[in-house]
Amino acid sequence: MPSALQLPLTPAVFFTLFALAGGEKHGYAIMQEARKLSDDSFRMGPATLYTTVQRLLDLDLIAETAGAKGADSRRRNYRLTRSGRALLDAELERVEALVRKAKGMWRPAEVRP
Amino acid sequence: MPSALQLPLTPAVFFTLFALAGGEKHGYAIMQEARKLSDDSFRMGPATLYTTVQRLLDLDLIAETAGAKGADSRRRNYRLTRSGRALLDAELERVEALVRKAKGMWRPAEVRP
DNA sequence: CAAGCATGTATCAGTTAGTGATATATCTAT
DNA sequence: ATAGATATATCACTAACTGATACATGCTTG
Repeated sequence: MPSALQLPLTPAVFFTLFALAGGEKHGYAIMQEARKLSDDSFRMGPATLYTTVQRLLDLDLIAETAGAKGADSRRRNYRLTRSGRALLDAELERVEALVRKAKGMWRPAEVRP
Repeated sequence: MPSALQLPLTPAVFFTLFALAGGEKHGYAIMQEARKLSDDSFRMGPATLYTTVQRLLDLDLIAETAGAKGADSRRRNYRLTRSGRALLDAELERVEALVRKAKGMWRPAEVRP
């Protein structure tokens, strides 16, 4: 298996994992969900999406599933693996800590004379 | 002036701005502060730092200052500009919103049966 | 003061990840 | 059956980061 990803995650990786945190999805749905989760500010094209998905599969951060019955036969469905979820959680904690640090740094300073 | 940066910021840009939010600094000090702010997880080498600084200068997100008296004459000091500060704030708000969204998504689900 | 190490800026060649464009297949609705 | 949306795939290109290295200046100490 290729070497593990390190934090911070790239936007494409982050939003792919984040999109799948809401439940298993196929590629095209990941694109749409990523866009929605970012309030329409991050748009992933097919090239970025599919190369990212391939990389995450290789790293065992996501896995392909059987897919829902009756679904579009073209679809390939993906879900987060345990380590994919752990990586996403770690990234969220990382940015949360940064936000906290930032607030501690200059909110008080703004109030002071 | 070159076209503006868009969110999300790259780690190098983010930590450079973040480091300068704590007060004006010279290049080498930005490297050290970035490392410290990231709890030693993000390390910026000279190549990344100086190309990033140059880019941010071109974009008017940081500016060179006179520098403190008596300081090492090699040093070139930088500070955040108003728009640099605004960009950093925007990025912090963006990630804060994502963290909030993530918590709303699956903290409740984990509690439920 | 001179030797040696730390500080500080600079640049190069190489890699990685992301991008816009395009191709192609399949589905849905009429 | 045709049209348009859905869905996956791949190409050539670019932007940004990286490791390595170079080199000048400053600081300390014998």
